[in-house]
Amino acid sequence: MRNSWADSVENVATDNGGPSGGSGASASTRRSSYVPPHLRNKPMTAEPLAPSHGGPPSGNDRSGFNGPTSGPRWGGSRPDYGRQGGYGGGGRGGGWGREREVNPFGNDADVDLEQSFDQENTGINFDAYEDIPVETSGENVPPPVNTFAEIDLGEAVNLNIRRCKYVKPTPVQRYAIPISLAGRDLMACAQTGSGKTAAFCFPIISGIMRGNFPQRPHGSRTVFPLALILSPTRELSMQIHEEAKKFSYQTGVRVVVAYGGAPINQQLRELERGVDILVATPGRLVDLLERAKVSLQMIRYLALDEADRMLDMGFEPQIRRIVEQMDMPPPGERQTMLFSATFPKEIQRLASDFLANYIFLAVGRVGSSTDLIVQRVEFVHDVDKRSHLMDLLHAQMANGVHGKHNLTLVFVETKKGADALEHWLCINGFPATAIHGDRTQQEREQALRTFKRGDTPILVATDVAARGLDIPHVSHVINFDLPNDIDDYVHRIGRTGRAGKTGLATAFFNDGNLSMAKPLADLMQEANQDVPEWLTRYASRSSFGGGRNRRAGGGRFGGRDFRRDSSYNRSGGGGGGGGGINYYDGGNSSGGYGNYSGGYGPGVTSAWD
DNA sequence: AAAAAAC
Repeated sequence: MRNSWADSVENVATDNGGPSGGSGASASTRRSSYVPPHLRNKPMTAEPLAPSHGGPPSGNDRSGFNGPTSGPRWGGSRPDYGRQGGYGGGGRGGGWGREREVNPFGNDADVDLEQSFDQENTGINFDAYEDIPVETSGENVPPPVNTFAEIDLGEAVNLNIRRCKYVKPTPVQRYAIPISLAGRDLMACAQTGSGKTAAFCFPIISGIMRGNFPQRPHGSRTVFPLALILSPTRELSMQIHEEAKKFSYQTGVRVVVAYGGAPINQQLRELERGVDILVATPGRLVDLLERAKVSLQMIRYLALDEADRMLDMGFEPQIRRIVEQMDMPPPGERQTMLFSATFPKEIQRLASDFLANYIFLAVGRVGSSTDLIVQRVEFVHDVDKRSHLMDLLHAQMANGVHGKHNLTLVFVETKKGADALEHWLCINGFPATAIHGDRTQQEREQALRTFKRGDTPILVATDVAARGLDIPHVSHVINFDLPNDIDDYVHRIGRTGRAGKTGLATAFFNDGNLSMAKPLADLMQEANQDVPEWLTRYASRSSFGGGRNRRAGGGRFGGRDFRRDSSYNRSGGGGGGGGGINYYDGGNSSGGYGNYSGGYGPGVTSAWD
């Protein structure tokens, strides 16, 4: 059923073309008189804000710089949710509290909220989530939930969940949200696009809404976010920011993003208008910290996304600087969530240094190299790649599966190669654009925008776009140049088959990819894909099989909680207050892992194993 | 080897 490439693409076409929400009343007219549920039916009396838990005194930048209206930030009578004014009243509207919060859902946000959403509306194939294996370990792991209704996130967040049309929590959300709401640290092995962002955003937003935090210092231009989310690439930070804004709409929780390549002044202005959750790439954050524009002393929540990627990119010194050498509270005094696809020693060290008595969570892959993605490998010599690509694209157009909702993502190895291929596609009449690290941030964002909109339904990309980016409607990922690492391959093809939809991944293989023959063949085999006979021959012939590319074991789906290794030892040191390392003590795991041998060697385990 | 990320 899945043998035909055209069929696959066609399926994708129908799957992706789901109905898009209803039309209806303009939300803006409603919004002006809108009172969010968590403010309805509340007595006007103020529960006093608990005065300080030993944090810095005075001034809460949430309520602007007009002095301490420190009353309950969420139970007050103010229609602007406890905010007023803002720093430097010069800006339009004179401060955040008086500005209309941009509706991140578009115009129909409040439409149909009273209706129950059925799965057809979501476009998400939840059946794809049913069989995903999940394992947890650690002390007293909170039980998972099955529905959002079981989770007490507060009504404002619940409303946003419905606006997002989330019907039921994904596996990572089912486990991670209760863990996080219980105040526990978390080390999670899960992929972006499986609902990871919501999994760490919901508890953070909810916690900030409920929490009584000491007022934040003011009077300087330094801002004091309560939560920090770090991610490896600028685009990923932007994406997390956009999602977090949806989740926190009309909650009063303010999310700001900071990343390099963009003018810093605008980001500074955003920060000065108040920030509760800061989403950032490490480089720009270090810059902001050095300029004393941001202080981390009020951080209560820390989330590191794609942690292994950040280490790969050489961010460890900067991350350690941010987390350990600035003014951030130590483990135990903040809540930390670490997300990573793989668990080499470096990540384990990070976990033991950054987390306190954490719970380990491994969630099987959703859609990546599983049933939802049809993987094809074709033998194409380098010189033939362009014409072969053209054949694929022509075939797509002939099938009518080309355009707005059928985007094609083409991965190449080098930045120069990306530019060259983009140019070549364009002069051959294909609407293509390109994204890579040598383009300006403006160009990168523009490329992503026109791709998402379908104006340029072909995007040529380097690995900058390989991980985490959630672009709806990518129905075809083409590995024009195969990566040299099977994990990179898995991440790349994971750009399609998102949210339970099906996708197609085509790879061009030739003699330059010998080292990938075995891992690729193994991976495809595990995913029940058709492995071409010639590839099997290459795989069996290649003596390259060892090292970094050999995938550990078979049938394992997640990283292993290394605390179970009695061989693991570590002398105190780490971060104070947190109780340091806690060896696995029989939590509630179902077990079943093999021996972990650690490091970047053959024993590497990953979310995709 | 290449990619990413601060000015």
